[in-house]
Amino acid sequence: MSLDNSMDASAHPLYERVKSHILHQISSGVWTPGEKIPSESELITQLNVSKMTANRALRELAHSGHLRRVVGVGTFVTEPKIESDLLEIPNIAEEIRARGHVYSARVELLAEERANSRLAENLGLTPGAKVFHSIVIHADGDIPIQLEDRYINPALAPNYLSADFSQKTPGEYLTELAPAQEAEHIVEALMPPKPVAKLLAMPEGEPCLVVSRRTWAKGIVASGSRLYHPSSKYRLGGRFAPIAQSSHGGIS
Amino acid sequence: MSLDNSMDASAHPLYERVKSHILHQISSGVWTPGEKIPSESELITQLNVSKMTANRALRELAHSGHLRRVVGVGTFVTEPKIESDLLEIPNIAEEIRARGHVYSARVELLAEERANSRLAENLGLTPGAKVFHSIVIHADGDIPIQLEDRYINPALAPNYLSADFSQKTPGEYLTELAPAQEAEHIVEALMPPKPVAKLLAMPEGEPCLVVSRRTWAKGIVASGSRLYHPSSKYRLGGRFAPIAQSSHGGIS
DNA sequence: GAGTGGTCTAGACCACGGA
DNA sequence: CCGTGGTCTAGACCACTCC
Repeated sequence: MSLDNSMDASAHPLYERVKSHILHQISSGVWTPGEKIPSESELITQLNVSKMTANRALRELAHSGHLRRVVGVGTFVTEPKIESDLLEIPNIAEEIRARGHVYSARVELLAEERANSRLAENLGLTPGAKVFHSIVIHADGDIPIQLEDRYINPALAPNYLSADFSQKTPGEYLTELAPAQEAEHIVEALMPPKPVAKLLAMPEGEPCLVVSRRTWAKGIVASGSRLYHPSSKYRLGGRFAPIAQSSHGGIS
Repeated sequence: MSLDNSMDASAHPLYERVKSHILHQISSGVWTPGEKIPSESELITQLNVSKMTANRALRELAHSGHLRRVVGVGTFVTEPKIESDLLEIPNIAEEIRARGHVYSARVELLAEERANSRLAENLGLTPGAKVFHSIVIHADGDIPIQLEDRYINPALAPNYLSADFSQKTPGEYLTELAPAQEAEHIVEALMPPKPVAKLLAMPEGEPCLVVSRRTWAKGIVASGSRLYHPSSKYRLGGRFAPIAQSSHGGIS
């Protein structure tokens, strides 16, 4: 066997092609979660690479959470977990597709409204000002993962109401219009309001992980949204290095 | 020059000792942010290691954000970032005191235990290995804000059991022992187990915001902890600039 | 003991950037 | 041109697990 060089040939480093090969075997279902994959020495002969190259590919995939390695035993495909990176602004559609699952969206609401005083304050508008309001259910196959309740500043997305959110998420739509300069996140655990629980098909008594977010573009508030996730189906995660000399950033 | 083997000698891999050496040069101010550090070849002769070993140490420090490498130019110490606000889970004691309230702690448990298989996997130990276990309730006055359920790798904090956690938190204690190189956070919403709810004086049916954290020092897992917060009394928040070069990171 | 991952070396070639 | 980082190899030794 040899690695797919396609046409671009060795544009990518060899260890990256090894990683791609392994990820492809996983996403195409050849190697399933929990299963033991070929050992280093097997990959070395199968792919005709050196031990250091194979090892680097496997090590990096283990670090990124795709594989799990156990000395003296073998290398295994990790059980998939829906988990996003706290460092990045999460894109729920990408996350689901990255798991090799089918992303689907259902638009529950897409309308123009008038801002009440509380909303106006959040978005930096005056009470009674025109705002766009969307509610979209993001699902992994048939399983709802996120209810996105979003208000938009019309100044930054005048044609928002005529967008098609069945394939492109509101976040992706806005990303193309204006890159965000800044974002604010608040994360909390809440019992969902009844209508939210119903739309997310949640059993009685299950809490939600709620991310409230505001983004700024061109110096003004572009969008304020509230993302409800069933606690059993979603969690936030991040891995990062502490700041070097900071008074924080110890083991803590 | 040679690397600090201290007493534990080559218990740690060589590339980890190279990393520690570099981090120490930075934290002690020998190499300052923005400054160019010795090149690979210089480090190779100075520390008497092979190119691959030096390269791995430098590559991993670049990946973790401590260094920045530019081909044909050199390797530089990174300027401290501001964007990690959300990512530093705040020190609960500092946070309470910053509000002008009275911080208090109650140690519920401080003991040596044997790791079961799940815990051993999380900490990178073998099942049955010795671990330290602490449970501390952090309170704002009389109001419990956080239950900290923490397991420690004894290799990195041999005297953990004789520490006094009534004034100094376990996190602060560990921070002084060994600087963490990396941390992982997972945030989720959970209904608290009965004993946790009781210790936090939570009413029936209130969810918890749960932060699970692992930290790495010297290349091994230093500590794994689970922080339970009553949803009505705590939430995570932060404001930051999206990551520049990421393919993600828009308004979203 | 055989197989596994984990590390390490000595040397090699390459693409790039600056003088 | 030379120094930089980036990759790659062939082979080596080790600690570990499972039989």
